[in-house]
Amino acid sequence: MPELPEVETVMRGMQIALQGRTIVRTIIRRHDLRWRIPADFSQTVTGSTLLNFQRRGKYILIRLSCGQSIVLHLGMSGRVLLDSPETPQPHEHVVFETDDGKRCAYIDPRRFGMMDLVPTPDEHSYRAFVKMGPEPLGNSFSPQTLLEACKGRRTAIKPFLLDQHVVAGLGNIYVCEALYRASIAPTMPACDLKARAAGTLVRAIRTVLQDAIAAGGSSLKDYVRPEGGLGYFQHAWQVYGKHNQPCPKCPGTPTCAGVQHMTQAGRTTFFCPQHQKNG
DNA sequence: ATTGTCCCCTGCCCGC
DNA sequence: TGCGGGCAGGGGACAA
Repeated sequence: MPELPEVETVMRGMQIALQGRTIVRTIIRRHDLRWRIPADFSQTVTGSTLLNFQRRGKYILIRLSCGQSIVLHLGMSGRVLLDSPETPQPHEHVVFETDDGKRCAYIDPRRFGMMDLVPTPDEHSYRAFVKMGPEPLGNSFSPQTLLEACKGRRTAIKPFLLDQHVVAGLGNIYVCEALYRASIAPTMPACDLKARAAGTLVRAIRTVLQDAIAAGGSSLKDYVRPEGGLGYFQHAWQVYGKHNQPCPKCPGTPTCAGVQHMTQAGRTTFFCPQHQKNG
């Protein structure tokens, strides 16, 4: 579920419902997520007020009045459910009960997600953030910085963009969509990116992410937004999951065989070979 | 240093 | 209808 737009949607939902609230009780049903939740997690956060929320890449940071920040990553299947019912949901590993009598649940069938603590002043030195690339919607991500990152990198541009050290928050869906929109072949070596194409690519990444955020993210399978509604950006996908369907940019082009797929670095890439070219 | 492979875990969908 | 295989939004640990 969670690439940047989904994480942003989850963060905003939590912010609206939880900012200023105090945690009165914390239930941890399983500590063994991607990494173990710290043993003192419950004791540390209970009694704290949730001061503010921020997203960094695919992580959510929750600043607490006790001086610690919760670091939350949704992995592949993590969900946050606000107004969670009394009856435990399947795979509901953590529940925060707040002073307004509501319950906020973390649900994660595959347990690839994580929940950790870091002292708020030390957030910037948290392992995951130290070498993380720029925010794609921020000023520090530009054609120039992207070209700089591409220098000497022979790996294909698609797996390259999945590397969180290059740019933060992109995942398999939005990389496929951005490369398609920019008409760049996923197999093109990163170091072959030209200035003009870098500009197009940066614009494509920004617009696809912004459009997805505006749509509340993409809903796959049982993913719902924290407040229970569905994101609907999956209806705007042009290539992801569209194997053998017509390429929207090549209507009636006889040479266009439609959307193809292949595997790169163990992940499926969807693309239109007719439309997406090197350089 | 860069790059590719494997693995963590559960659920779902497909083909037989 | 039932079962096994493959695949899924991520990313870290290794090996080459």
